[in-house]
Amino acid sequence: MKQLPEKTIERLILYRRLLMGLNPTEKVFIFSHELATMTGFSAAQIRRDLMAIGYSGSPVKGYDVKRLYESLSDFIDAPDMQNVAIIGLGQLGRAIVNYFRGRRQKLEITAAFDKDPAKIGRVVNGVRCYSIDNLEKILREKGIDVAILAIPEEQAQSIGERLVQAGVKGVLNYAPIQLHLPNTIYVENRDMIMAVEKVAYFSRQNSEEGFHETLS
Amino acid sequence: MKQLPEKTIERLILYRRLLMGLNPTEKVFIFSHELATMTGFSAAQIRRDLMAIGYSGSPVKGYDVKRLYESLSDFIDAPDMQNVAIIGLGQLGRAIVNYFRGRRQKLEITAAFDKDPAKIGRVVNGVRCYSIDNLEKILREKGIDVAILAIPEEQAQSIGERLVQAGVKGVLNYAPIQLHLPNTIYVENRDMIMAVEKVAYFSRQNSEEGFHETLS
DNA sequence: TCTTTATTGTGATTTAATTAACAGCGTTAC
DNA sequence: GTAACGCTGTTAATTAAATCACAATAAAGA
Repeated sequence: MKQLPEKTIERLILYRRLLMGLNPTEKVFIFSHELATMTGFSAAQIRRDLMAIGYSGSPVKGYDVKRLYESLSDFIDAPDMQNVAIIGLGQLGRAIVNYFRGRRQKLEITAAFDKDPAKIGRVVNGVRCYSIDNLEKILREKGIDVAILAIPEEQAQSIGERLVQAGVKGVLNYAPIQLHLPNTIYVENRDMIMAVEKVAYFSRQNSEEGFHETLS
Repeated sequence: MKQLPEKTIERLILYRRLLMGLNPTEKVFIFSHELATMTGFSAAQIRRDLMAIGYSGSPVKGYDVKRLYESLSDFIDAPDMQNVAIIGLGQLGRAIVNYFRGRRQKLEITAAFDKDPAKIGRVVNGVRCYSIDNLEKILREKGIDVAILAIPEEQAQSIGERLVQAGVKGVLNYAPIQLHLPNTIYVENRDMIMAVEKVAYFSRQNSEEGFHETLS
């Protein structure tokens, strides 16, 4: 199958999250226009997206919620569990760990790293914390290929490079710097200040036709 | 001036952040291709973006760092201070407050809200915490029109509606639900789990030509 | 002064993403 | 049995975004 654009992936992930929130015994089928209302996208967009992953609904009944959920999961998730590391157990790191725990079948935060000796060796919010000195060793041992960076900007670039050395293939970066990593590594930047700036900017625009919700 | 697309705004905000990190005495001028290297966008893209805000550089020397910074700020920021509220002072809320403090000239978190009586009335990480019961009153008093939602999903929709009632025009939503607000309100969703899912997905794709960094 | 050089600014082009439109289908009602 | 309905799947059309390509430009050097 041809590589799908990033935006499509984002929408597919959102569809799944919305289906997760549905009670499958009382909502057995769902129409593209219902998903459209829930998401703010057009119904045509949704049909197109589902076509892209090869899922088919019934012309009259719509999409089977349970089966669609499974198709989306098959597409989005890895066949096996993917392990994730969190780098930095400050307030943000702990918030993420805490919130993430047990929310997804195929994704788990299985290691945390910090340089604070008080945290090392302990289990913080359900995740064992290791010394940043052992980063490469533990990542390889646990077969981790996704990392969340929740550390101050000064350390982000050098830690990022060490992650790549240790075989990490995707980085979710909350530090407010532009990481320079090989372009075979997928990097998603999530600077929270820039996010507020963006919202502040658009909060001042009186959009004529209204806004469409933007995702993640 | 015609309304610029969201993606352009994101890039402009990033340009400014990058310029902030430059020492203006040792880096007086900058070329579009230098910004291209720093951001991962094409030089043409950058020239187009700067054209969009009406900023002109010199064909030989490039862009004047200080003046470009000011032009970007004029464009991105409100003429006056914009006040921001944070709803929820759990780990995530405190992390955001802590990280945000004093980092921007024209944006400040000036009120926090929580329902925990232990926090109400106290100053947490430099921001005074109010009872969620007084939400509308305080927001209006302080002229707040941007809010960051950092509360559990169950409460997000109803609080979101109250924000709108109180005159908020932009919401940065960290709760993992799809807010249904009037489309005159700008909503930016930042579900952290969906972000990890996206990174995990692309970490498995062996992109042929490599990835381009994605922003916030 | 004139030439060379490396850049900007921007119309033209290409590529990507979204929307529109509708044929075909399964279900239901009669 | 068949007619009517309202949905999906998909092609075509449209719109939006990014890139290309190059004339115009200003500085520096001969």
